[in-house]
Amino acid sequence: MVRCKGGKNMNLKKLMNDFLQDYLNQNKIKFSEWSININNQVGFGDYSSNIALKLANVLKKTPIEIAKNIANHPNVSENIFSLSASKPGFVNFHVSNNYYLEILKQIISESENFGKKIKLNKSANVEFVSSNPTGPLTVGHGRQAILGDMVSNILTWSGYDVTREYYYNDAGKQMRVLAESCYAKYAQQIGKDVKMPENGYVGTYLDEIAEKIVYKYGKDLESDDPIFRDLTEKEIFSNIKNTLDSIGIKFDVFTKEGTFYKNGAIDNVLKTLEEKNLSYEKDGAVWFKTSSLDKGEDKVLVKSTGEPTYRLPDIAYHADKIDRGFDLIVDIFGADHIDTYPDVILGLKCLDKKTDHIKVVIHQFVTIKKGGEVVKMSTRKANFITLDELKEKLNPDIIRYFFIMRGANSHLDFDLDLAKDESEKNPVYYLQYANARISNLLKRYDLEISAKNDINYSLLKEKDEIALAKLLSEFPSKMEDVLHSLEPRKIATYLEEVASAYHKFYGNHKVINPQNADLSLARKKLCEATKIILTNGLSILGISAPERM
RNA sequence: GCCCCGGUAGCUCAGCUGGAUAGAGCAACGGAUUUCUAAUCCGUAGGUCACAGGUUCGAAUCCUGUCCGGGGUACCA
Repeated sequence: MVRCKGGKNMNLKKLMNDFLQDYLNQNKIKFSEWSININNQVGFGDYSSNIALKLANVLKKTPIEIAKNIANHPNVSENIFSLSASKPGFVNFHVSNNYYLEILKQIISESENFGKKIKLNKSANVEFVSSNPTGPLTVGHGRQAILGDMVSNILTWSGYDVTREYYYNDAGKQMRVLAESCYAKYAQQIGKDVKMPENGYVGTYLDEIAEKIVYKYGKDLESDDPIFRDLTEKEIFSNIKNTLDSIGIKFDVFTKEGTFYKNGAIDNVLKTLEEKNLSYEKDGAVWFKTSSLDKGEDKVLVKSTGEPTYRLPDIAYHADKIDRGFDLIVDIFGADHIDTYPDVILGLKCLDKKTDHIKVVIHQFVTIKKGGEVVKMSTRKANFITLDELKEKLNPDIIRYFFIMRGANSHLDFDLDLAKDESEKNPVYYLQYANARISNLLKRYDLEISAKNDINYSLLKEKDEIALAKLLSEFPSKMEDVLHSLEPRKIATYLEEVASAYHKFYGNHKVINPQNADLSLARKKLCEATKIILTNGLSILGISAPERM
């Protein structure tokens, strides 16, 4: 069982469930098909359950009749919530203000640990970006990088020991073409007429590398000199690392595809599949008998050229990750993997590997608009907008927020021309502003109020105050949801609600009032708790929480 | 061909493990500033939740079909 700091809020739901269960027990009813939902609209209590609506069929009574019965059932938690029934048959829970104010104390005492799970002794591996070093990172990779980083943060927050992993192909055809392209650029620079290879890389970043090679190694290199491959990979990879570093993303492990050729893992996969009669040769290629496993058409594992397709090394790589013993394996993939990752999972199953603990997060692509036109991005054709270019225009907080403003499953339209304009309307400022306001207020408070009283939380009874406290109390259960969905956007949405509730409270009520030091203190504590939640949430998103703006 | 995603206010999108009156930002209009930071707040206006069936006490949410838009994919990864 997971122990959770800030768990009182989860106890709230448990108490409500216990109450309903007690009603069922007392009336000797066996039933478990109910839910308890939070109410955002006012008028029907803080939470409500559909239990009476669901029971109507079973008990052959009207829902409202059952709901009224339940609401009149003896309530051992009456100091925490009271009950009512409403049409057509909801059971409503009205939580006492006191409960929320208790949570405020807890937030303040636990501070940066509020809502955080203590160490679980569980490990997770998050693989993301995994872009081959054939060119600079584009805004498309940016989405994946930010998403993966935030997912990692969410897991860390939830008690996992997280390994961030970058996997790349240093051995395949693309790298060979890249080296040939680099040689062609090199040759052109020293006046030789060498054609670009078919489907070669034409980006200007290669010109710079070729130039460097001329400068460092002279003009006499042959086309097959390993320097073209090695230096290109090294240069581009170091560029990639710098870019990631500049938006605050670091990896723990870099794994090269070549490893699995060298250590025989790929041969072993092929051997095992062959032994199990799950592969065969046709037209000079090796095929994976996916059709016999009821998964569509057979897929190629090794091309007739002798080179494996993406699937084969990826199966070997995932088998390796599984063997490393992680409790959770997360793959962040772009939409281009939608078709292929099921083959990889299937391959792993064929190797008798456990796969239940693999979670795949697929995100849709970023489409770029340049001069009003949608641009199809291709690294090879040098038709892209780099993450570095983006960074020149926008600060990292904005970039991070921009990429998670849409759910992973939605396409993200990116209009570079408008990026800066839009950034000024970016909600991230709204959150940061709330935090800066609080910071300033806390400073002022110490200057203007010197009285040292005991804190009397029960002075907080205004609607805006309770609404804010209630929202703050929901943070731990919100993080539970997020752990399940691995969708950072939900944190952002929650924080926007918190900021909004705070701005509203701030606008309607004066915190610092020397004439009423007791109330001032209670309100100050509410501000402190809000700041803690905002700071904690923003830290999971990797976004700064400036003290002043 | 096969697969994935989307269609909700003028625009950009939340809400989708079914719940009560569908929300927010931007844009528009009106108001609040000798301010604890106006990067804010309050108010007005704005809707056939693409369409049609189905499931049920109840559907934006689930199922089926259709239409429209975006994307992926075939021995590139």
